[in-house]
Order: sequence, then structure tokens, then C-alpha cells
Amino acid sequence: MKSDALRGHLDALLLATLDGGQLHGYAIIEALQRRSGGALDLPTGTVYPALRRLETAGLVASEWSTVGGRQRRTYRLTKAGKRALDAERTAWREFTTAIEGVLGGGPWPAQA
Amino acid sequence: MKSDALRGHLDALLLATLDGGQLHGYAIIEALQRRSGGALDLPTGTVYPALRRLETAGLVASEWSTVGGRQRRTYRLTKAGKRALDAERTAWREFTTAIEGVLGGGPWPAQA
DNA sequence: CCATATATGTAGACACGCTACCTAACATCC
DNA sequence: GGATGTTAGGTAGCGTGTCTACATATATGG
Repeated sequence: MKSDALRGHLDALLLATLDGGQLHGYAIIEALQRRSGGALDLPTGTVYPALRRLETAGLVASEWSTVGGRQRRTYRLTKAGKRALDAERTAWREFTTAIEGVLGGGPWPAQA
Repeated sequence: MKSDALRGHLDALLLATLDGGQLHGYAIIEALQRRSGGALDLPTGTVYPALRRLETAGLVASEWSTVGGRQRRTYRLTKAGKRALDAERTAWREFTTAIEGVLGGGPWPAQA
């Protein structure tokens, strides 16, 4: 998958991943791989800054914990984040509807 | 619709629009509006450079003509463009499958 | 005459995902 | 003891594609 395709949809992916419960960054990356059937393999340089952006925007909140001597920052959706997720899902449907209206299933008549 | 969402999908839209027959730039913008149900209203500063990029890549070809005293540059798909369109449609299906696997229809079990 | 629609185009800004790199603890194998 | 791999978090800076804003020109309608 070409990387630009994801532009503007990453926030929706991260919020949706946290919808099932809190996760730490590394686990989010693994969850995205699993749920996408291996199609999404996001680098940490993409995910960590995006999570900080979402936290600054108030859509997720995080807490530090230590598990087996390793530091973990666990993220969870805020209420605003849940609302944002709903909006993202709606936007996604509108987006795909618009694109598929153009992509169609094959050739179109020139001036329908 | 947020503008970044389109990133990486514009080429597919333009190629698909030309799949029904040759069109000039302005008509392509109108066709995109029509086919997307009004959701897509691309500025000329987006479409014209993109068409030149596609022409440089050999996916479309263009010819000048004059209609009613106005200059028109009419674009059509090349064979490479048709192949590229097929590839774009396949990529689109893979993309939406991946995203929808993550977005799902609602909450997921934490560790399926 | 002026506004609007038709039609094409360029220059520069900006957002954001990616590459590349760094740190650190623990586990395993030899 | 050390090499390697996995888990875990992070930053700096780049690339690039879309957008904003602007420029040009003809035809039409008021």
C-alpha cells in the first residue's frame, strides 16, 4: 500500500484501536497489524507522534506504568475521543461513498 | 471532507473519470462533482498539476483544441493509464478492506 | 461596463506520515 | 560474557502532494 493513502485516516485508526480498551503504543501497532490482516505495519515514528497529537487534542489520555522493568505509556479514549471516533466513522463512510461514486465498477457513459 | 483524506487517491479519481471517454480539465472537475454526489469539489490548483503529473508519467495524453474561442486541453487515458486504473481500483479495495478491518462496526474484544 | 461562467495555469505554503536514528531492559543461545 | 532479538518508547528532519491565492483570457447576461 502506498504510504500517502493513509493521510487523514490515521487518527480514525488509532481511535478505533483504543475503542476496545486501553492499550500502550507498541500494542496499538500490533493490534493494527492484526485487525488489518497484516496490511498495516505502521512505524513507531508514525504512531508515537500521532498519539501525542491526539493527546494534545484531548481525544486520548495516557498513564505511565512499569511492567517487567519496562516503562509503558498506556492510552485510553476520552469522551471527546469517543465522539471524535463516531465522527471519523461517519466521515469514512462519506469518503468511501464519494470515491466509489467516481471509481464506479467500470467505464461510465460520457455524459450520463 | 478534510482535504488530507484525498492524499494518494487523486490519481485513481482522475484516471477513473477519464475511463468513460476523453474530457478537458474543467469538465473533469465537474464530472468529479457530479459522480461524487457533490462531495468532491477540487480546486483547479489541485487538478491541473495532477493532470500534468499523470501526463509526464505516461498515464494520460492530451491535445489542444479551440471551442468557442476558448482553448481546451483534452485528456484521454493511455494504455498504461488503463492498466494503472486497474491497479488503482485493486489498491482501493485493499485499502478499504484494511481500514474497515480496524474501524469495524463498533468495539472489539480487547484481545480477540 | 461589470459580474459570472468557462477555461487554463503557476508559485508557494503547509500538514503529516515516513525514514533514520537513539535509548533501554530483558530473554535466549552459544 | 557477548551477540542477537524482542519489547518499549522516543525525536529530528525530509518529502511530497494537496491547497490557497493569484494571474490570464474569452463569452454571456444584466
